[in-house]
Amino acid sequence: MKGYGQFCAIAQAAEVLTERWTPLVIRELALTGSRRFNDIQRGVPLMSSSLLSKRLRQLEQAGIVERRQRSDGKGSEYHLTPAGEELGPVFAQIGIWSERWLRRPIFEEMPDTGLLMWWVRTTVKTDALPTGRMVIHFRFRGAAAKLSNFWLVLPEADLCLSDPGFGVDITVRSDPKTLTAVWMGDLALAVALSNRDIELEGHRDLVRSFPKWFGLHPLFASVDHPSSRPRVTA
Amino acid sequence: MKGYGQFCAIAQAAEVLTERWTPLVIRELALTGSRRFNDIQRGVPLMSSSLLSKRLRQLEQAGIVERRQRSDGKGSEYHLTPAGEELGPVFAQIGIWSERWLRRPIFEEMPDTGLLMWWVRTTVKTDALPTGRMVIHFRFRGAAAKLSNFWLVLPEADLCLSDPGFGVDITVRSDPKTLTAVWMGDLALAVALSNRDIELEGHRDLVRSFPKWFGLHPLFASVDHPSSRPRVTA
DNA sequence: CTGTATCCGGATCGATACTG
DNA sequence: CAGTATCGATCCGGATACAG
Repeated sequence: MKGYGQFCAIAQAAEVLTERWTPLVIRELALTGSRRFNDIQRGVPLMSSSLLSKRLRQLEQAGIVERRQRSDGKGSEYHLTPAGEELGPVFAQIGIWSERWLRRPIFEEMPDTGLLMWWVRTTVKTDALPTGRMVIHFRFRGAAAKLSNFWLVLPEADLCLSDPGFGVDITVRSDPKTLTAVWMGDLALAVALSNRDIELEGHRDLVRSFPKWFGLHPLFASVDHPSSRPRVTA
Repeated sequence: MKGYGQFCAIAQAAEVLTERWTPLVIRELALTGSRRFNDIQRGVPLMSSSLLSKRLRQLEQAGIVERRQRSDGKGSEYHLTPAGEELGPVFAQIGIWSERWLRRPIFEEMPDTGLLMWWVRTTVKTDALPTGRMVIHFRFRGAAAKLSNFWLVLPEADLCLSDPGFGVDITVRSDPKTLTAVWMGDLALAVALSNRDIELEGHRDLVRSFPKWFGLHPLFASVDHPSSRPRVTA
């Protein structure tokens, strides 16, 4: 049997929204704002292309996603329909609930720095930086070689895996757990800096203003945790 | 691989909330208010006991459900923890979204009258009825024999599959689709009554006040549908 | 009544290879 | 680059039987 065989609205929503990976695909579309196939896939790197393709077709079928042929020839863009747009607040609420009650603090397993960078890319506050091009070099201690160095080029928000060659304005050095914990709000930035778990090197002004322009997770970092389940700030 | 391997709050919520049947179990606990194993199962009649048992243990493990030994000997009660309580609004929002954009009108497949009655049981407005015991007999045309007759005893809200023997105050006769459609808000009660798709027989006052005391779905029947997807009131 | 253990079939997913 | 086809292993869930 495929669905649930119930006329209840929640049951029918579950048939569409709860298949494997589907919630994360919707997150990419509704909360991160990705539109291209490969951009979506960067947000769900462990998902195979074939399954992503299938899920996008299913979401199209369900009236949540609309596929548009791109004008410049190859490939498509995946846009949310009005129904899909209204899923944004729904998934935000799920995330907030999870942040309050469920989410494991990141100190246990090594987080994926590629994923972290892919999201950080969108949360750096460009308008708190000097105008003009800016290159931020992130170095992760103890990560796999391919996941140790990232260059973020602003204001384009281009994320590179090799030095783009424009020169580096500031280097941020950390281990994967610490920077992820800070970005998710599990660890106070001031603590990480004073412990030298995050080290900054570059123009004096950029270093000093780091807390201003390095944005945390816009939705979850400020979520209020219940006193029975405080944030771990170890 | 079991989970999603991401530190994202939504991904971790999905690991817990989106396994098969789990959303419906949460609906029973958070929105319908069932506490006993068999009551929960009446809300998800196609789910096997063994799987329900397993899911309840998983939800306990996740900190959403708390199992309490009943004082009167046999069995347990399943209560929501504070985390579980806060899922109520989340699932209500999912249901409202689904009602607006997704839910198929019930006219296609034969709805389960047992399920309908199990929910109607809780939405009849007892305080709009005369005080004292009241027996409502529901008769469904064209349903399977075991799903054709129900007696609802108020104010206890006991649902019986055979005549409890107190006498019947009012009989409601309909086909499964019509009564379900009315209860879900897909079909106006006045229309169904004037078409004689719902027939009432009993005390004159009870018949006349039927629209007052027969409550519709408290959350979904009044949801506003977008003009691009109006309610079918056929 | 209130669940729980086990076992087997089949859907589903992940890997791989491949095309416009 | 942007997907799609195929195929086999895995895991999940449904049925059945059974225990407290």
